[in-house]
Amino acid sequence: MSVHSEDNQAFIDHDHSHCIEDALVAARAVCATNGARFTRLREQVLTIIWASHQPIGAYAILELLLAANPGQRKPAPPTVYRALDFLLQQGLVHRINSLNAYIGCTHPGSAHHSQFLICTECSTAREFDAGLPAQLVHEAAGADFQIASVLLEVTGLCPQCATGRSQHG
Amino acid sequence: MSVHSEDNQAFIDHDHSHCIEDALVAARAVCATNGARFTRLREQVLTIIWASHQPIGAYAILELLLAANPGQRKPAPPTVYRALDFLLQQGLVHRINSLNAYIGCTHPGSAHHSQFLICTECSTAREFDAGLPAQLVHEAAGADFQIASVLLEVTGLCPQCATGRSQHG
DNA sequence: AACGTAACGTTATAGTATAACATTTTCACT
DNA sequence: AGTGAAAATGTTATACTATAACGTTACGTT
Repeated sequence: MSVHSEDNQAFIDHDHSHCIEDALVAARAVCATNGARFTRLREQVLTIIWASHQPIGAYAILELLLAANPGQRKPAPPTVYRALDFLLQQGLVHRINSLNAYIGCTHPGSAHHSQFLICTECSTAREFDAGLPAQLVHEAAGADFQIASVLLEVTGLCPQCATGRSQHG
Repeated sequence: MSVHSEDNQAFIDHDHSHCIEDALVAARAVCATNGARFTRLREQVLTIIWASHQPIGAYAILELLLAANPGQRKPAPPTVYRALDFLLQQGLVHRINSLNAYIGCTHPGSAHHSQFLICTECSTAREFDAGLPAQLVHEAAGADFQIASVLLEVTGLCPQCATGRSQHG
């Protein structure tokens, strides 16, 4: 498995190396603000996640981590999950529940909920921030429900895959 | 583990046996309409799900299924998952991704998306139907994204658990 | 009854996540 | 620099969730 899937549309329309760098800069800032330690391992995991630029599973992260650290320490699943827990807590990554996978947050630092458009064809996940649906707030209020977090996962076809599909018939 | 958790708030404010019966009646109607076979196994699984009246895991369903069929056939995980897949396809149950659990749909037959208020304290999941958030539709349209399904899982505190918590300090 | 298909049983295994404990690293304080 | 407490990571084992693959049974049609 490769970190880079150059056939993925996400890579076509931007300079991807910037994403990783920007994410690391933002992560250092967030952790500094929160008094949290952005260790080498956590940085490695976040880098792997951003390099993938797609939802990536914990075990895939583990493989890449092992490949990146030949001969040295041998991380096992708990190591990865602990790093992921940390990154989730700091708001640096999101978990895509529909895919059992993780993806870098596009605007860390600002409190927001997890909202994604997920392509069933190419598995690209595009984060968006639409605020809390008014109707949802209304429902919750009517039910006396205290909202702690919101997860909105929309699956369907991204423009590229929709186009490809209609071309092929 | 018991099918009935009488301490669960969901049981307090209604006659629960009606839920199961109503769900079975609705399920038969839906399957008849769709030309699908509502077999004994599928009925048993749906009954177990409704009897739980909470999100329930596949393996918990399996245990209850084994308990209900002493000595006869011995369902294994695939049997349960196949029944669940069927019920999901017919729109008779929903999967709560946040919990890896399944729950009966409160208004089967009418096309709708999966939207739940999930209590982190008592795991009760309350389905609601708020329609598609206008902002989401707008975002999807702007991104040329073709929506296939929407999953909205809101976690927080239900009224009962919020009350209990504030009473205890 | 014979056939084809759908449903279910059965065995094995893949994939995701965490418990529990040992070791190392880090940081504050001397 | 040395020390001790706490945090982070390493390590082993295992729990939990889900599916692949194949055999058998049940069902409806002819």
